[in-house]
Amino acid sequence: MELKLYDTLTREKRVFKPLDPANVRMYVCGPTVYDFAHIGNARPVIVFDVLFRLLRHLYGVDHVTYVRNITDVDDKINARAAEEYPGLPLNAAIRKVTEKTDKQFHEDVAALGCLPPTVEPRATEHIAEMKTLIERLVASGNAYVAEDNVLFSVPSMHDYGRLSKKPLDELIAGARVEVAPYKRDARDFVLWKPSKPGEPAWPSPAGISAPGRPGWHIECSAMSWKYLGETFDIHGGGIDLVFPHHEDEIAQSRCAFHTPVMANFWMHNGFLQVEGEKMSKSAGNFVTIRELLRGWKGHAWPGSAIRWAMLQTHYRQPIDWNIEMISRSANELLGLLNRLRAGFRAQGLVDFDQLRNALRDRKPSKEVLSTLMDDLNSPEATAAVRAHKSWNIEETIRCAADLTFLGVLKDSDIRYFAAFHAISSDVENSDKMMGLATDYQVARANNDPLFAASVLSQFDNLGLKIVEKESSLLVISKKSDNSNFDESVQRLIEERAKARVAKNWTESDRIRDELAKMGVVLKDTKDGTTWEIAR
RNA sequence: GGCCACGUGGCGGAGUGGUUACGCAACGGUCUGCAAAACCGUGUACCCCGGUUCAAUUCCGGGCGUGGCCUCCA
Repeated sequence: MELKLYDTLTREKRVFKPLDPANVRMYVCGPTVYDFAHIGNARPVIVFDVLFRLLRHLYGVDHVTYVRNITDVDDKINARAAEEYPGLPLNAAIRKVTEKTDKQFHEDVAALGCLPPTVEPRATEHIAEMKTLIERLVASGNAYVAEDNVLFSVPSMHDYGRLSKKPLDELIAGARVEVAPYKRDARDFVLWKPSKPGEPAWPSPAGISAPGRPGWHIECSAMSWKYLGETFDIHGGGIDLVFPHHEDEIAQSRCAFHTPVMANFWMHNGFLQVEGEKMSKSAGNFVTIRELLRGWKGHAWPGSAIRWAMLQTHYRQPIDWNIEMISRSANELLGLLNRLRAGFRAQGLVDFDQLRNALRDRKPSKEVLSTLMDDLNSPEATAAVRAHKSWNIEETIRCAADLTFLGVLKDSDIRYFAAFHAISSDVENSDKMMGLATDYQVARANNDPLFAASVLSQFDNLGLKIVEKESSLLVISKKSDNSNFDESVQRLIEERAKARVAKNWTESDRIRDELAKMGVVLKDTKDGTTWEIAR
């Protein structure tokens, strides 16, 4: 079975052969850190995390290098820094903004089940490499200095435009860019530009005396070079980066190194819209990962459900993100997890650690693998996860192992996502309490201690507490209440059983309703009544 | 205007030149005092018009529609 990947450059699916199987190398354009990452940013992170996991499986964990950069020099960062920390010198303010945003980003994508890349280089720490590239390009005649800028000369590269399939001469026709007068050609792009007073600045290359800062595209050429070499295996990113960003990266790297290709495979994920429109703050449909994790449209959503939802669509297809998509996925995943738990329970495995041990070191099924080998066909992979003849223990473990391989199930999800929550009968306003309990459950599933703490303090203000019991049960009760929840549920069930024997249906239904208010759902089976917590 | 995607059942969404995707929802059945849960089952989908073919949702051409890029953008 061979891995096939679609290459944007050649517009075909090809068999993937790494340059060096002992070190498979992938570069993905990461975020610009000035604000919370949005759900569109999450897509490439998830898509290439799936690929990263697949490559690690195929070539070995220690034989894959995944580089995802962090852009920390940018006009938007500068603007945000000045706005948020007006009292600080700009550079200090910028550091505050980038550090904070960087941390948020890592928390968010961890909740989405993404592994950390091998290297996460920051642009500002690779200025030297950028300057080296710029010097080379100037020396080779592919770049020139004009009014303290260094510009890449697009006409100096005869096959510029191949990735985006843009004929060179048509590039100008549609251009709406205001052309700087010092450009030799309207298509030339900036490698280095002078810094304005107060902006981050470094000594300039190419004999320019004024301090300056790098253009956007040169970062990725420099950092991929440093960590992956002049030519590497896979370069990924969102489809909107094809032009001009990736086109310009190719131009820079190939001309600097005189290589025929920069990366052997160019992979691009499709665009994500929200409720049928391009996401933008002005359209009012802007949704951040953080919002989803802490409360979007009235619910906090588990990161695993967000990931599961994304995997339903092939990475090259567009996604229209909306409430149905996420709620449907959360619902299905909850069902799957409940079945997993039931499957384990049927084997007498009720404890979380037992469950985790059963999953440890399990390989993904070959059905799931083979779907992913076909250009990451994750929708087929999700179908393979669901395929089972029965929920026997073997199928159950396979399903859980596949979900784990896909990055959907984390330890915290297994422990909390399908956690049941229930409330003592003397707690009022049970609907609101159930909502809060769900928030707490999601906070724990997402490994979000801050959010969990904020929910706890809300309970505290209401004179309530939440008790985590074994077998994934969260019980809300009054702080003063020391009674045993399980016992009181059991007592009510027994009372109901008596009423049923007496065919007193009114009384038995009343008790059932009372339990329902507590979040307890009864299941009458041949072997007697069991109970579960309502979803 | 140029370049590029996409258009599948109620919804989401794979795939295929002739055979069940899958999930959610819905409906029917088994079970049940009634439910719930569980299990079993049901739906005769492929934008329009031509062409190629024994056969097209699947290939080709045209049309219509939606979206992306051409400007910072995942």
